[in-house]
Amino acid sequence: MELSCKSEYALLALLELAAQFNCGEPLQIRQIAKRQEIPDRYLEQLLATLRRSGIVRSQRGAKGGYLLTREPWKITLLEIVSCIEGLDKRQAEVNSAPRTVEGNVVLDIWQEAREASETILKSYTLQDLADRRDAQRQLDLMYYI
Amino acid sequence: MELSCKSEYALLALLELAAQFNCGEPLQIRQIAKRQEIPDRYLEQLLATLRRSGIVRSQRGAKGGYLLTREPWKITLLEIVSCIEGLDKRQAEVNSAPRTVEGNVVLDIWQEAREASETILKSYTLQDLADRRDAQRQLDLMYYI
DNA sequence: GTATAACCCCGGTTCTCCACTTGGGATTGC
DNA sequence: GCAATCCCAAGTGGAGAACCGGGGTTATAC
Repeated sequence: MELSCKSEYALLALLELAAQFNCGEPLQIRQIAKRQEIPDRYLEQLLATLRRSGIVRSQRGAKGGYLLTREPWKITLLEIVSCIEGLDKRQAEVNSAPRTVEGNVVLDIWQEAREASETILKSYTLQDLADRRDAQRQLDLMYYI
Repeated sequence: MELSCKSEYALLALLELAAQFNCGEPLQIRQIAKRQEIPDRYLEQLLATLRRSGIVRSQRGAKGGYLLTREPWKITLLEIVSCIEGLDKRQAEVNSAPRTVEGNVVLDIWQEAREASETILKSYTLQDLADRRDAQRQLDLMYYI
């Protein structure tokens, strides 16, 4: 479960949508891309993936854009990342290989390590992320003064 | 910290060396490769990496081969994997990027998740792996009867 | 001292994936 | 109708993984 550029883009984009959540108006790809400095056509693909797994929904046409389907505190980081990173890939890998005893033992331990990091990611929501960011901004401001 | 083919090969090879540890005789690349069905020329590269970071040492010449430098219970899986996977790569990545506040916050959480899985990997030694394999073999045998 | 069995170094190849681009088509608001 | 917006599909360039091969160098056995 590594932090790829892909996942980070997705998280940053969702942070923008979280900020917009209260007003209920959709936010356009262009806007998000500009604010977070993400290549817009690439972001488009990521948002499509997020849409397919029900984390965001889209509104087509003029004045359209993207919205979160749920409140920011009901979306865990694990959900976001496993959607983007595509966890079915590994699942297939695990099932496919006819393993030796050694291989299986190794695999079990890796599974355990993976679950440990997933537990962390599951414990944070999008809201937590936004809160952390705001707290950090406050700190930065204090040091500046 | 994903389980690549590379890391698995390394672990399997080290398991063979661990079995050999007591008798103190070196084990040849060819032998290891044959037993674990690893392409020998590839394994050669991996063992070279393990040697450079002091996990194994080599004995050249006829009747040469590889040996563990330490007892199997003094080698953690984390050590093996970060040697093979090269953890300096990420470290550089972290230091290089001039990050935004959002990026830093995300990075912090990822760090936390990473540390959780590293804690697991640090808690297992090569000896533990060998013990687990043996236990599993016993189980398999019982089911067979 | 010479053959041999091993390690050592370096470069190339094939394949897959990531990050990104390009070129269209479909839908909606005005 | 037309501009703004999302939707779909394919392609590109570079990096790394998993190998393969050639040509050394070193140490042991005899």
